[in-house]
Amino acid sequence: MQDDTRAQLLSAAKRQFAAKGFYGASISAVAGEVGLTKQALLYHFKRKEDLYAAVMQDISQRLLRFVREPVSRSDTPERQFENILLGLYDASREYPLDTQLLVRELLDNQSRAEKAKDWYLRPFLSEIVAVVQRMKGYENVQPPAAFCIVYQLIGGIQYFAISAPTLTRMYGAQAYERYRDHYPMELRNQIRRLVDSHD
Amino acid sequence: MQDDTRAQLLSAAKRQFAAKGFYGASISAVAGEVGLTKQALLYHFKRKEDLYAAVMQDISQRLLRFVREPVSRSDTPERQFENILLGLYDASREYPLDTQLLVRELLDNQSRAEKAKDWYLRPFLSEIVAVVQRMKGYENVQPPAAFCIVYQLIGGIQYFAISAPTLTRMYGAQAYERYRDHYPMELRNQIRRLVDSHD
DNA sequence: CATCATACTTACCGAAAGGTAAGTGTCAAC
DNA sequence: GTTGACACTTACCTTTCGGTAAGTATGATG
Repeated sequence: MQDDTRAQLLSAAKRQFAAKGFYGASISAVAGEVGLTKQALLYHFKRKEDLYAAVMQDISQRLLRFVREPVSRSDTPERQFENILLGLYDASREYPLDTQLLVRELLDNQSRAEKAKDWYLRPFLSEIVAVVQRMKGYENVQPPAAFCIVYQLIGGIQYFAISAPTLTRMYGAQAYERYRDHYPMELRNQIRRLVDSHD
Repeated sequence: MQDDTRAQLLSAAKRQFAAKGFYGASISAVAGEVGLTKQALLYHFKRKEDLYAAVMQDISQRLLRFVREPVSRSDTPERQFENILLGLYDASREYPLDTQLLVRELLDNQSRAEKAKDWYLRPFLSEIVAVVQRMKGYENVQPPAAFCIVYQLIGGIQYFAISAPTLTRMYGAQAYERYRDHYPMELRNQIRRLVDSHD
């Protein structure tokens, strides 16, 4: 029944972790955000790590859906590739907290380390690399090459996404919005140059 | 005279901030790393924020050098552009902590906010965008377009750099090294496609 | 009506955080 | 030989952290 409370806690935790990172976020602040005490949270998630893991679990699941949906919807690998990446950009705008957390995970997991069991983005990457390797002219490309191509593009997208607050303050809201709206066009150009260059 | 102690503290602080972020790092750990007490650190930097700011100051200066050096060394804007970005990749490998901190800054500054005076990467970006706008076929490109092109590439580079530990654990050290060594080739391809596409 | 799990609360704990205040030793200048 | 800046240390403060223990209101089940 109280899946509801749990969901609220997860949502608040995502905000806190995204904004301040694992160390900067406090479980009492998370609990307070939904009108509960810290111990109520500890009832649902025994340790702070558990809460964090649950949040990341959530994210990785949605992430995977964002790859699989364009794959099933598009016909050619080339269109799949383009749609995955443009979809990823849309996703990063729709769920900015998820993107922030994914990037934080890249930075933090080396010091919090050890657990390291669950690789949130491994299946995500594998599927996109597989799509590239089905593209015309890329069938025989070496795995490192396919990987680098994919990673460079994904990286650029996520980097741009997490830069939103900084860019807004750096250039002003209006200028940033122009950049943000122009970005997918430039991204598409880049993808198409890549697709076309092997014909 | 004790610029030496100060430098040691800055170096230790960079490691701590890069590994654990602003909140996760503790000033006593930083001081301990160079064999001093927390209060010795507080003598040199009155507040934790001051220490952090000094570290970022350090980084932004080196960052700027990494743009200006290729600009002065190369002849055409096209070569400048390529050399800046490939140089940035080398820099991200030579000074991984700097890259980690820059990305952390993107994530953290929205919650630590407020100070926000010093924009570490604004001049850095401006100079690269200016280079793009001198490239053949890009003279009349709109600022948003030039900005997006630059940002996408820089973002991809830095994202790949901060992914090193994660990718190493995900695919193993050997596989990661193959990716890492292959990366600049793929980056160069991408840059050249971009440069050539406007001829 | 008693039982018992669920979903919390209040009370409390030790550790560690950032930071202030007040020394202490060294050494150059007068 | 005293002064005083410099580069620290020891002592201490308050706040907050994650986490444990024990109690309490609620509501379904026997």
